[in-house]
Amino acid sequence: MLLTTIEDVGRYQGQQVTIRGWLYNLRESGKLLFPIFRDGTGLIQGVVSQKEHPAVFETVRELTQESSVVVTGIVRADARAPGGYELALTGIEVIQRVPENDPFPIQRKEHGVDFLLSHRHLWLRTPRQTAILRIRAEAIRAARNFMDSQGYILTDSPIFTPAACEGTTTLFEVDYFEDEKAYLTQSGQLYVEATAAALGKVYCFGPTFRAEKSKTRRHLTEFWMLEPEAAFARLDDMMELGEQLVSHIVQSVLAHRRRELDTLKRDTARLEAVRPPFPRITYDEAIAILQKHGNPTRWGEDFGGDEETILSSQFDRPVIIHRYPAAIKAFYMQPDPQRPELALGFDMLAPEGYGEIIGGGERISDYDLLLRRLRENNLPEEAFRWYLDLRRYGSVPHAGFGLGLERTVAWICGTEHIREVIPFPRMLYRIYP
RNA sequence: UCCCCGGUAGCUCAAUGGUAGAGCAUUCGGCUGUUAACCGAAGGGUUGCAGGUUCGAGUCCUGCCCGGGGAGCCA
Repeated sequence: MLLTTIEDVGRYQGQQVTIRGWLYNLRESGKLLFPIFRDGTGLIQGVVSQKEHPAVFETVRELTQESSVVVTGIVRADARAPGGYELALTGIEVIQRVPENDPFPIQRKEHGVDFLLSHRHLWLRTPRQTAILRIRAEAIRAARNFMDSQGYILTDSPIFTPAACEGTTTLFEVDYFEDEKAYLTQSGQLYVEATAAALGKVYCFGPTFRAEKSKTRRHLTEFWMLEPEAAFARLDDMMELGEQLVSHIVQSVLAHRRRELDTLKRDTARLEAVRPPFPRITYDEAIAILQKHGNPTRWGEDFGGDEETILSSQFDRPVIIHRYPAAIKAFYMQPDPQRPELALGFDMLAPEGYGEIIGGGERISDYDLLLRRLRENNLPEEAFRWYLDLRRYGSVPHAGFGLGLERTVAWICGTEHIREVIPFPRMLYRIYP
């Protein structure tokens, strides 16, 4: 018995192989059956005639969608078969047959969003979803490979934290630690600032949580973020690292997940263009572009979805916007020495309306200034004592950023909604399954 | 939290205030190259919930529940 997978079946033309998987579809034409099997690596059409294999024919005829099976057959190339190869069945073992009075809920047709999300555990089996998950995995692999290759050390940040990283957003409170409130982290950044002072160049990559009442196709309550941080790095260093990282992720997906992008019908020409350097504009220039397009945003205001769409549509690759007004950025942002009303921070906007995929910049390294900012933002000093310590013992200029994984993958995949690019999305009003 | 949209068969959707339907799925029958196969037949309904208007409500009104999109906020 030659056990193989569907993606490797082309190596075994003319040979008898065994494949383990599930029935994806069954078509019938008189005394011929055309079952399509899937095994996670792809789809393959089987064929069996009643005349040649009556017992196999009867078993296959009774099969229901998503029944689990072990099938054996002869591999042969056939242009009429989807995928180019066909399996002439010689044997079949049914592991579990889905009962016909309780059929697999996901049909090969359009479904509504609510239904699909309620059946996410089964929806994941469909070709579009498996393609997305493969691209997500490739994006993660590429991102970690790139960071490792640049000398960054993985130092993951804690999930439970004693205080807000940025103070403003709503946090999930955890009632467990005695005498002290705890929260689920909304960013690992503060902790990589500590490990950067230990190791030089570091990054963390893990889930983050935002208890915002955000109901849009760009938001999840639980999402993954990759956050590099480097001692002695400045704003320019991080803008360059960000564009190299994003380019590397996109080019790796193009190189290794072409088939999956085809499944998604993604226009890959838009992705081919994603190579350094990315356009860089200042906040001042962004305001000028917006005003030229009749947008009413005034200097000092932050950008919303409309503004991001106008700005990103000016370019064929992600655009970096830097030096925002300090007043609309986080408390820890280093002021621009040339113009102290500006912060040395940047955002990267994905093309095609997918929004902000990176936010970052230089951190305040001066103890007194940081303490003043903490107080101005009414943040609990006690919880930030360790963070202030980083400015008492060998403080250095340092910078970093956070890359939102799901927004990045949603953009690469061209999905309508971010919820499709994480196996089990957590959103406002949705925790099941 | 606010604004907009929606909820009818397992799924996707129709139905001028007047007998609740279709396609898909399921079951049965037909077809030796099917491509979301096709052809024929059958079963399948507390129209989200509670009130109200009316001779009569899926349809109109009020409240509630659930979901979607967006704003704010953010990656």
